Amino acid sequence: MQNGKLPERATLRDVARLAGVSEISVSRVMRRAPHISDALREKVVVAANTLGYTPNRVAGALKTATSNLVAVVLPSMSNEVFPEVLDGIESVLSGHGLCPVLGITQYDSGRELEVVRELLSWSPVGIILTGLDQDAAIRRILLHQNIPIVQIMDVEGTPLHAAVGIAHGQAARDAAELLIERGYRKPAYIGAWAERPSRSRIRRQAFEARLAERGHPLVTAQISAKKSSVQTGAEVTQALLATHPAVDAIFYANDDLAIGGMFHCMKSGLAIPGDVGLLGFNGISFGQAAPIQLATIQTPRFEMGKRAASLLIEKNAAKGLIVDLGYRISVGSSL
Amino acid sequence: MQNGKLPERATLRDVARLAGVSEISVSRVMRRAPHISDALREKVVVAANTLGYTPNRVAGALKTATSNLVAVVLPSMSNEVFPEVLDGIESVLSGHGLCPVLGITQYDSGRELEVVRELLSWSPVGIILTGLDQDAAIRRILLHQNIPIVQIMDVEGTPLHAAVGIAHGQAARDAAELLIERGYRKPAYIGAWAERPSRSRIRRQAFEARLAERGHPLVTAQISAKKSSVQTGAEVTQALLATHPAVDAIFYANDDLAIGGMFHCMKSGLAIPGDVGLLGFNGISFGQAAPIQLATIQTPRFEMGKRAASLLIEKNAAKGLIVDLGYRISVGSSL
DNA sequence: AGCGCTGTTGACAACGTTACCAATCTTGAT
DNA sequence: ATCAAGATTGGTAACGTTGTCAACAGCGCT
Repeated sequence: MQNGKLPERATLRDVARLAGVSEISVSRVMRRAPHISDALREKVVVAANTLGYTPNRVAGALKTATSNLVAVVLPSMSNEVFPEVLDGIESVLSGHGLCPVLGITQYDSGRELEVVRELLSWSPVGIILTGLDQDAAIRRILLHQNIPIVQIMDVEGTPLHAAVGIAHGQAARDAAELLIERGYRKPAYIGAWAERPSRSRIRRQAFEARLAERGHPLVTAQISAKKSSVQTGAEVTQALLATHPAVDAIFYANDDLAIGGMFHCMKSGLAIPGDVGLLGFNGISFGQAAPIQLATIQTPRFEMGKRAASLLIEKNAAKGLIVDLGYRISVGSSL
Repeated sequence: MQNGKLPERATLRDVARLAGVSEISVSRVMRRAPHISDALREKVVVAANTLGYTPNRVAGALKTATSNLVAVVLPSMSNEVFPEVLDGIESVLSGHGLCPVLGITQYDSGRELEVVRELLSWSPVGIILTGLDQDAAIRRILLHQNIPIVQIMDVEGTPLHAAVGIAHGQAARDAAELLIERGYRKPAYIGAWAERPSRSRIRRQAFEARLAERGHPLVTAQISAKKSSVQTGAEVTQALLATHPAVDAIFYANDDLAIGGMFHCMKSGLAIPGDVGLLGFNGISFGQAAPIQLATIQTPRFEMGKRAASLLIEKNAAKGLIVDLGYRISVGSSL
């Protein structure tokens, strides 16, 4: 597959020697700098190809003190939300020759610190983080770097530089209003994974507070310790309805759980929305295409990634900006 | 947010001066090298903290000619498959202090070449690519680097170094056998996105070939130009059943499409599997939790990422190894 | 011929770090 | 007290690239 002695990776010097030109000329050809004669370019290109030369951006980045890397810190890759955000980020970055370097925190702020350190050590041109609630230690480090910082998901708080997201508390209050408006009087809430994403806790609390204000307090909130999944949603819904048969509507922390709830109802012959109304959060495609279209709060996840990356690139915009992308309540047919 | 004059990022030299020690000592403390007195360490840590020093790995990588970056080239982030693979990759890398640098090709081999160039220029310690069918130009460049290469998803072919995946052709032949065994005689196939992922084309062809061998040839294959989604699955299924009412079973390119088919049948009152049997591919959680459990071919996506990353790390193993992780046929209740 | 252009090429130093070697200081055994 | 072995610290030179400046050719003009 490969002969025993692996050839060292070719450098600018190797190419220069083979082409019979100076190193700097090779560098210029590689970077498509102006003022290069066709003859020189040709010689260099041939030499580079025969050696299989790949520029060493590590050296280049050291010299120029810039890179084409963007640090992206996400809490998880195992639900639909963050891959979509990342997709949005990547779609913009790739158009500008930038590469995302990824760090996953698993919702652990200790790991987040490590990950941020790690990523910053690569001199990224900017960093995208999730949420507004980083530890003081992380904030300190971030502000010592000289790069734009964009925090995504949330806008209810104070960003380090810029923030792109939605108002989760407001969304949850709207959810409460919607249920009451539709005549529901015994609302419940279902969450999962011990509310690891702090934004889901904020939503639950805002939901609960508004319901209380409107005189129809939350009947029960069941927060599973398991990770969010359709399966978990089905299980928790079953348990909740068994212990609280009076419940007439359930607001879920996300659509995965809500669809699980829907599947449970379908299996056990409960009418949606006749027996129980279901309201999800996020607006994933499964919910919208389901036989009973799931009522949900649509969040612009791909767009969020795109805007975050765009803000990072127009560096001037990256200071003190808060971009609230808003959400769209889709009433569906499950309410 | 930041005073007008941004402070330059602190270097080893700054820390050394402030701490009153040599640069190399600071370097050693930062790298937790052995033979450092507590007194020295203390001085350095204090100085580093007051300056908010972050090591510059770009310089370190240049000197040591190694990095902690792993190039990961994926075709897409917009279905469930690749985020899960990436999750698996990341779970292993993070345990070894390595960071994934991401490139998305959008199934475009021109972009793949660019992306590979880009990523390789950062001197990653290894590279993970999708599929075994890279262009000759890409293969040439890859083999000129001196790093382990792991190709994921597919094992039916010749890897550059190592491959981790499943046998797609075999899986599709098994699917054909399953349908016939269960008594289906008018099988159809539904795909999407113009079969951009070449693996889905391989599956269709193998499926078709085996059906023909068994004397029950494919009735029709409908390949939508749209991206795979539940919605697309529903639409194409409707169209297919309208024009080919005799079809008694459908094999889908993936579970998203299959669930769309399931939803369509539920809405339009078709019995599953009475009127039509459905067979998906991948085994995503929605299908397994659905009211009618989707029959599917379970693929180990997370595991694939894990194994790929592991192979990369144990460099000696990365030459010429083919790891077939296999699949599991889950008959569900949709057949 | 001499002048100032523009276009093209090269020499050299530097980016921030670490490998290598040398220097110094301890420690404990003789 | 002396010496060897080890622990701890520092000086210097790279890693591969690019910014800066300088050099030189060819051109048209006076």
